[in-house]
Formats: sequence, structure tokens, C-alpha cells
Amino acid sequence: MLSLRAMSGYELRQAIESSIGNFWSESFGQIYPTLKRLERDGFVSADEGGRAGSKVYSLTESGRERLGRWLEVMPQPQVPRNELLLKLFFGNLLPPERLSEQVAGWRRGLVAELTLYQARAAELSKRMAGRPGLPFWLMTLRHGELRTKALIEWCDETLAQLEAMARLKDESVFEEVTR
Amino acid sequence: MLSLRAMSGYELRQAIESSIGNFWSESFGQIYPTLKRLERDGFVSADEGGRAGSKVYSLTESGRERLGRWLEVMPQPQVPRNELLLKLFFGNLLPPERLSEQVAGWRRGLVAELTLYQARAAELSKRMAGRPGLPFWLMTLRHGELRTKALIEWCDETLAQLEAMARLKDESVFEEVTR
DNA sequence: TCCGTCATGTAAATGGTTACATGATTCG
DNA sequence: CGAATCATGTAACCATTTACATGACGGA
Repeated sequence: MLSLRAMSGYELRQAIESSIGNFWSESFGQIYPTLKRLERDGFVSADEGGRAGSKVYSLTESGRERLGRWLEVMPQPQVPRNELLLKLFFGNLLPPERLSEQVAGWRRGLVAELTLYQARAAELSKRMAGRPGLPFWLMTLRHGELRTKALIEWCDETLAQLEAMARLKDESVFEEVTR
Repeated sequence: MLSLRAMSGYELRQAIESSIGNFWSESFGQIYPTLKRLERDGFVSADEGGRAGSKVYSLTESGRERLGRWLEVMPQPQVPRNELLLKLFFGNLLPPERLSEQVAGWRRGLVAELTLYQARAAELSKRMAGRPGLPFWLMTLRHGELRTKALIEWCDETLAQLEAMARLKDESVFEEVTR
């Protein structure tokens, strides 16, 4: 983030939240100690900020070089954790309606996410036109868009199946009663 | 996992790896202390295993009830972390070819994942036919399939864009030389 | 003057992996 | 008999969040 512009720790967090918040996040408890460590190691330098006690950090040459080397390293796939899927895996221990609620709730979140991606892409294209980073920023948004669309599709498919299961269960109860 | 059958800590890990490994994982360093804690709290009980010193854990009634209550709680969305996207975000600091390599590498991993999902779904449907959990297990695999397909699509789109960028850069170099 | 935001930081707790140590059993 | 696998466990370390404490500054 400091490669884009010099910032305080506080601004850093806002910048992270508003630009890469969809796929990365950091808390103050991470940011401040890390800035100190980076300063100690000469990767960033601290200057007096506008107000008393505040500091503005900027990337040093050494830091920029280090960033470049880090960017070149292929990231290894991380272990995913998805609590909804974990619960769904044990779905037969729960009435289908309960599961439907959870999937539906998740779907609502995804739809909100999706509209956010699309709005942000439109806004960025205007506000940041000509900036060298723009194509890459749009790529990350597009990733979110495609991913979210696929997951919404999955929710719809899954909800339909769960509903069919619930209907089947009701029918068998009906048969039991009429038999 | 113990709701499916009684297991040792070692088997537990294998079971996790082979069934929900796509969206969850646990290490021995987590498993063994957790089993002790669960036994202390009465959620699981330990019996003598087949070999000396080994224990087979099973879920108690209290544990099954607790599991049921946990299943009902809606999971809150977790903060995602995607290192590839993080690097892509700062893509203008790197030659496009370097980025292409990374995206292509990721794509290879995704393709392998996808074939695994499809193979597993076919195998499960046969081997576990009639089991009450089967529909839910297939749902989690279907999630992986749709998600992975979307991400492969994104990779293709992104690779095309990166290539176009690289071509554009080469052209402008060519112009500089011929001018 | 008081509230909201800007701003920095630390301590405690949590969650999780990795490395290490140890030993039983099985199979070729 | 040696290697692979089954099996349990602990200690160190790393990453991360949350809660807390503190205070500056600007504007209503």
C-alpha cells in the first residue's frame, strides 16, 4: 500500500479496507507493530505527520526492492476454510428447512457483495482512468464478480435440492398418516 | 466426524483429509489436545483401541446434542485472504510475463482440483449409494466444482488481458526503436 | 464543550502449524 | 530385520483479533 503513496497506520487500514478488502484485511494490532519492524529493518521510513504524535510512513528504496522480490514469488495455495460447507456436510443431522435458511442467508450476502463489485468497477474505471494500476485493480474485482456469481448459482441449485428434500419428507409423513 | 463413526485421532485426520479436505483441515497439533478437552467436557468418550496405547473416541449423547446446536448457528462470513490477488493488485510493478506465469500456475492447480471433484463425485455416488449423508456430501463437491470452474474462466480471461498488455508493451518498444 | 474521527499503541487471548520425540504394528 | 505406517503427544513459534488505554483535533 505504501508503494501507492505515503500513509499513516490509520490511513493504511482504511486504504486496505477500501481497495483490497475483498480479498485481504489487516487489523491495527498487526499494522502498528509491523510498521515498527519494517522501519527497524529499513524497508519504510517514518516522517512527522500533520498532527502531534502522528507518523507518515513511506517506502524506502530498499523496501521497494524487497516488495518487487516478494511479488515474484509464486504464492502457494492456502488451506481454505468454509464453515457453511462444514455444516452442510453434516446436513442430515438437521431439518432441511434449517439448512435452507443458512444457505439463503449466505446467498443474500453474496448478492450484496456482487452489486458492490459491479458498482466499484464502474466507479474505479471513471475515477482512476489512466492510472497504470487500473487494469490490475479491475482484474481483482472481476475475480470477485465471477466467483460470487458462481456461488450464487450454487446457492440456487442447492436451495432447490433442499426444498425437494423437504417436500419428500412431508409426503412420506402424509403417507404414514393415511396408511 | 465422530458423528459418522468412532475413530482414533489418527483416523480422524485421514477422514478429514479425504472427505472435507477441500474446505476444511486440521493438524495433529489441533486434534489431540482438542480430543482431550472434549473428553474432559464429556462430549466424547475414549475407549481402548486395537493396539497398545491407542484410543478410539466416540461421540456421547451430550456431544451429539452439542453438535446439533452448533450446526444450527448461522456461520458469519469469514475474511478471505488471497495472496495471488494481492500480488496481482500491485501488478504494474512487475513485467506482465511474470504475472502470467503466476496466473497460469494457479490455473493448473485449479484444473487438477476440478478433475478431482468430478472423480470424487462419481466415486461417492457409487460407493455411498443410499447413505443419508450422500446428497449433502455431493452438494459440497458441487460447490467446489462450480467455484473452480468460475475461477478457471477468470484465469483465462486474465491471461488474455495480460498477454495483450505484453504485446502492447513490445509494440511501443518497437516504435521507439524504429522512430 | 462535547462528540466524532483521527491516531497510536499494547496485552491477552486465540487459533493454528511445524517440528520434534516416542513407540507399536505390519508387511515385504 | 528394516521400512512404512499407525499412533500419541508436546513445545515452540507464528499469525491474528479483540479489548483496552490514551490522547489530538475539528466542527457543531
